[in-house]
Amino acid sequence: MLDFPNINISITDAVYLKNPESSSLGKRILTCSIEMISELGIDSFTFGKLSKELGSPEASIYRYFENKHKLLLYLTSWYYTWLEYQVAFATVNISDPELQLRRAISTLCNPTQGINEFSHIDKVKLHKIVIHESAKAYLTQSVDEENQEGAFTDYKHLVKRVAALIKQIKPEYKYPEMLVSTIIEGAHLQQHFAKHLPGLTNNYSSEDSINQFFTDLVLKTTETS
Amino acid sequence: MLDFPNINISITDAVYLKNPESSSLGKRILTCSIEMISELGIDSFTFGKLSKELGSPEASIYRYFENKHKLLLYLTSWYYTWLEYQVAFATVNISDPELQLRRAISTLCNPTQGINEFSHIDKVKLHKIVIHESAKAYLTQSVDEENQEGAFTDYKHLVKRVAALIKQIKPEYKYPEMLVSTIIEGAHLQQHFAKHLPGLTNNYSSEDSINQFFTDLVLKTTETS
DNA sequence: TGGAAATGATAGTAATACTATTATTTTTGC
DNA sequence: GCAAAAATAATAGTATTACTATCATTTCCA
Repeated sequence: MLDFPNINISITDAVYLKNPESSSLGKRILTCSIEMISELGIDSFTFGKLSKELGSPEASIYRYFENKHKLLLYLTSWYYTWLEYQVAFATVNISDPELQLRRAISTLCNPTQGINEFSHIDKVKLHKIVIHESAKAYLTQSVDEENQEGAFTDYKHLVKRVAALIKQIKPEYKYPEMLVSTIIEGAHLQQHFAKHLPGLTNNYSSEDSINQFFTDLVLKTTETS
Repeated sequence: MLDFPNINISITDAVYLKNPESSSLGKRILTCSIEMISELGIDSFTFGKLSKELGSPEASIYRYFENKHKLLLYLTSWYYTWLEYQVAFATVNISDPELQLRRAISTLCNPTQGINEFSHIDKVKLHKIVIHESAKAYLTQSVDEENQEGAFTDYKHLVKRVAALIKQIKPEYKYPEMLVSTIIEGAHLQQHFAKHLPGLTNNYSSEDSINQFFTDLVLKTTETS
């Protein structure tokens, strides 16, 4: 899968005060917070610790992000925008709708496969953050307000794109978006369970179990007999 | 669906310092925290606020639970134990394996249907807490430690019970536990999305969409052609 | 080279998540 | 009915967090 280091992803301004991509401190905040959150988890991560690591005062970070929750929203939005590109590249120029869908699911389950491009955003670490923390982006009291401001637009785009592939195969299917959000969140969940709560899943080592599971699930559900 | 007010649910001692069911303050802590967390969400809920509501000092609460995360683990464990009973009652004395599975899925999707029994644990409010907060019970840095202490045993039991119903129908299926945890978490997720992020799901009013979606998904996946 | 934008330096506040200690009340076994 | 034990209350204190405010300095670029 290809990366384009020169194409930069821009995120809805609903989640930041000042665009972190617009300055050098902003970019360092992104790089460093991805590093730290992937290590510490979002709960132990604080702007105080980040400021120490950056050697910049805490107040400077607050000029970019209202709080650490908004930073998490930024990072997950960035991830979903990037993931939509990955899905787009994986499915373009393929004529068989079922193969398109297979490739889309495979991308959702293993998004960082073959990624070795360097930029200030480390995709592998960001993926780790998304697995462990992204549910906390929408499981809050402020979800309605933030949704109204557009904080989840990028996630919705991704869901719509994959749902369109399902509708192509089975136009009468009633739950395409529900199925797609189940796959995306389910893939994160099962990766977490495989590592930490194996009793809740079925992990057959070295195989790509999660991809197989969801591919089977979706193809049987969308089968037109 | 029946309730047995006299049968009380006991939870692994991994999640509490002192059993809250063993004293009157303990029970009031449960009742009151369920009320407050379902209103405020776990993030805004604090032991300080709870202590004010109870009219008891904060230090007294700490004698029962190490911190609010352990209280959340207690509540989710309680819920999953209770839910396993609901599944057991819904499937007992039914000979058709497919109907057993249908009933189990229906229970997972609509667990509080027909519940109107009163006790110090409000199941409807607890269910609301589980939808919004249960993912935070295992999405932490401490998950391995807590798992080793037994904090997720009750959840695993529930998953194993429903997985057994799937194995009954399709013994060669490779992912029964994965499928069950996908349903349980997916049902919570879709209820949250239906209410707050409808663009990520398909909500057809008044119908039991989520139950239909998962029933269809599971039956097609476990179909033996 | 002057003015705007970005960053730094410093300080301060309210709330949170605890811990510790000692006093009082309630329960329970005998 | 009483003594010991268990439960609860009262009070106090600390480190950390999540901010906000203000003013000084540096960097950039037109």
